[in-house]
Amino acid sequence: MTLHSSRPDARTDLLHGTLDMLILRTLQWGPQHGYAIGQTIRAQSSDVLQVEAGSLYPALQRLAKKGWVTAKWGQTEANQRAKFYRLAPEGKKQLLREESRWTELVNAIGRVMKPAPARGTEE
Amino acid sequence: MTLHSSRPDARTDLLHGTLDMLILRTLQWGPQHGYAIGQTIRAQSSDVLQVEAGSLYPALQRLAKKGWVTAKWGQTEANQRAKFYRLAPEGKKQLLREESRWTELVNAIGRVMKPAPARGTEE
DNA sequence: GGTCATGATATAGAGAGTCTATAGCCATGG
DNA sequence: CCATGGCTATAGACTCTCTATATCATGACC
Repeated sequence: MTLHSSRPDARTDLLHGTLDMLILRTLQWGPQHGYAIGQTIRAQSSDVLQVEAGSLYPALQRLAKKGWVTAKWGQTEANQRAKFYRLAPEGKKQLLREESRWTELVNAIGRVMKPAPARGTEE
Repeated sequence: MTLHSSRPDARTDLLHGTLDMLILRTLQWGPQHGYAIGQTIRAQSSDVLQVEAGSLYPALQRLAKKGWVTAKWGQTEANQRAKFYRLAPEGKKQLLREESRWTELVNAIGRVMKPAPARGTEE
């Protein structure tokens, strides 16, 4: 997914695996079709996180294959066919796992990044 | 790198690119050889982050190739030869970029993960 | 009525970064 | 002298994302 930061040098392919967590979390709000999931993630992140279609759909199939979400064809409000995904019980558990893993990771990285250099601020 | 959490289901390959930032940050404390960098990251993260040798050395070569670190053979305290890495000026800039990118990312993900579900806490 | 933007899904192929596994060298201690 | 641990290195597999491309439907516009 793309990081749309202030500067345009934002490298792609930032996460690896975190997309799953984001999708699962988004589905916690209720069933949604793929395209809408991408929009939701983008909106919730204030346009910072933009999931490409080529990442999104494979990810959804991955999640379905693992039994974390279930899929069903339906109609959108605009009367177009779309595949609706629903968070499965197994997916709920997975989400909890990924959330704690993410927190743990952020904390660990924070510990490495944070400590003030011992010999002054420079170098 | 491996996340050594409480539970052992910790998936590998968690970051992708974040290792560079960690290495660069570690070198801010002063020049170190590869093996020691891995030890430092592990120690600073309270044993949570464990960088595998097969990730560490290719990463160091990558960073050297990009001019973010410079390498020089030397002797360890235990009198063994080792390659010492030093943070280059370009690497310092890169570190700043990666730090702000990381913060931005963590914040964006936080926004997606955080909001309380609108219709009750469940489902 | 045709065309175009947009919504919506999908796949192939490339690329990047990490992992596992393996290999080697050197130093020190038993 | 052999084992252990410090130290570096690479090949190959794997996973996830990306770019590019394709398809089909709907509604708007001319």
